[in-house]
Amino acid sequence: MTKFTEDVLEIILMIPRGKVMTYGQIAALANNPRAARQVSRILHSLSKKYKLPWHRVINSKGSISLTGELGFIQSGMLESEGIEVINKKIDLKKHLFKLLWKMIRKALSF
DNA sequence: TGGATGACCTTAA
DNA sequence: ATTAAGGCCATCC
Repeated sequence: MTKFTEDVLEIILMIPRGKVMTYGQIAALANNPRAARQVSRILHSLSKKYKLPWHRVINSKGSISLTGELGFIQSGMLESEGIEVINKKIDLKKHLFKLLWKMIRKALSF
């Protein structure tokens, strides 16, 4: 497990109910701006094991990247948290987890 | 047009 | 056979 993976896990776990983050943001916070893809990989492969709030991670376009049934499930989970999901789209203006980056850096100590 | 982004795909242990 | 890490390029603003 690398520092990067650990950080990604930590960050995802920090996302509060009713908020969402994007792959790119998470990757950037983990000091790896080009690793958005890895974030997605981590999500689909470690969600169950680490009980991650995977449904709170979406793409930067503000929509759900998942296709088919899984995507539908994610929509439902987000809506149950009070997030408006209009046709697989989410209003980032309202729900993006714009938290204090300093706070995260402090938590991750870098 | 150009820059950012990505529930992947391949390689390594 | 499994599980983890990382990257480059087609796609979408």
